[in-house]
Amino acid sequence: MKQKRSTNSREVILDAAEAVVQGRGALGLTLDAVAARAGVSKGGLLYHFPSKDALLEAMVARIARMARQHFTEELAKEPEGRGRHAHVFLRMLLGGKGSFFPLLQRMATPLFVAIAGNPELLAPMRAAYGELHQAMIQDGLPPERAWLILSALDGIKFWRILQFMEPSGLELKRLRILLERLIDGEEVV
Amino acid sequence: MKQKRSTNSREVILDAAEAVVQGRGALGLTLDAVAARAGVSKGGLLYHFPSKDALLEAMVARIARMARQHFTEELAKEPEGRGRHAHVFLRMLLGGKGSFFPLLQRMATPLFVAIAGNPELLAPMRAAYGELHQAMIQDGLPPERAWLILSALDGIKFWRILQFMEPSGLELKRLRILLERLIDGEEVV
DNA sequence: GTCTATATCAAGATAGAC
DNA sequence: GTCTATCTTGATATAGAC
Repeated sequence: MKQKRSTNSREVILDAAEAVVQGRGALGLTLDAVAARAGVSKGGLLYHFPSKDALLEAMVARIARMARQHFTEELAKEPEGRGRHAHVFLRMLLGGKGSFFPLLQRMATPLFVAIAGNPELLAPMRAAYGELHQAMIQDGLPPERAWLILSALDGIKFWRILQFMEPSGLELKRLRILLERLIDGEEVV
Repeated sequence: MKQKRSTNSREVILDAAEAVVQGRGALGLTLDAVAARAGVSKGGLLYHFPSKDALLEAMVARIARMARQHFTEELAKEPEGRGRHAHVFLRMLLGGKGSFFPLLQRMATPLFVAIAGNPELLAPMRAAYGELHQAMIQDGLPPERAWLILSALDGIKFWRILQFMEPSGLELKRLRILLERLIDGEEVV
């Protein structure tokens, strides 16, 4: 909201930065590459983002904002009741027609670059996660189950980001059912 | 086993590389820094590892080997029975006196650097994980539970690596009990 | 087997024109 | 607000002496 006219250029540059990072990997995210992709000169880029760190920060911030908005929208569709937040989060990551996966892939590598360069850029995300855990507990979920849901879904998220493991569709479906039982069930043997 | 005498120098350099990466972060892992820390010249370093990529590969390989050895040793202590591999893996990551955490921290950042630069370096780890999942299933664990255990423990592992979230000791203890029930229990409500 | 010296290159950043 | 030109730095890598 700080900018008025220049917002457009900023968005164009951020789009370009995401495209670069997705195409060339974390190490390929250079000011030169971003400027070329955005169709501006390096000087022009540095007018909008005075340093690479500033660019990274803006990338993380924009992605975090989008993820939050997506979550809020999904939450509005979810009926009241125990495990509400957990169900939404579960659907976002394992849901069939979940439109979240493209967003996830967009956020992946920038986050890694951010981590490598300046871990403090993660602070906003950390805060959001803390809030989510709290909300899950206030939904009526026992804390350790909330941690289990969060950690399992984050594990799968990281696997995808790193292209490390990818359970089959059937296995994911069964895992989802298991997690849903953990959210809704009263007792675990 | 390829080297005889020079093994020692290689180990010294790898130790130095780990120290550098731990002290200065992923971006601080430079040949200059490693050489200085190891007490050799850059030329000397490049004699043993002809490129930075070669150095990274050796770092990942050594860490993977250590983790594997640790797991094997722990497995030997574990009594036969259902969920054997799962219990060992659980203890490695959440166990009280688990000596695995220092090892985990040692492997964290190098892995990230490797991922950023050349994701293919992860291949050996991917293979090891696939084997672990198979072993868990052959232990008698339903596949979706095996995935749940693996993903949850990996999620927590990543949280730690990224210093993203850290549940309290009590919460971890309860989570561990919950996971143990999932390993041993017959049914989940 | 290890060192010094140096080549090469690309990146982030600045200054000032337009 | 954007561009060109340039500076500075630091990184990978090579060649050849010891």
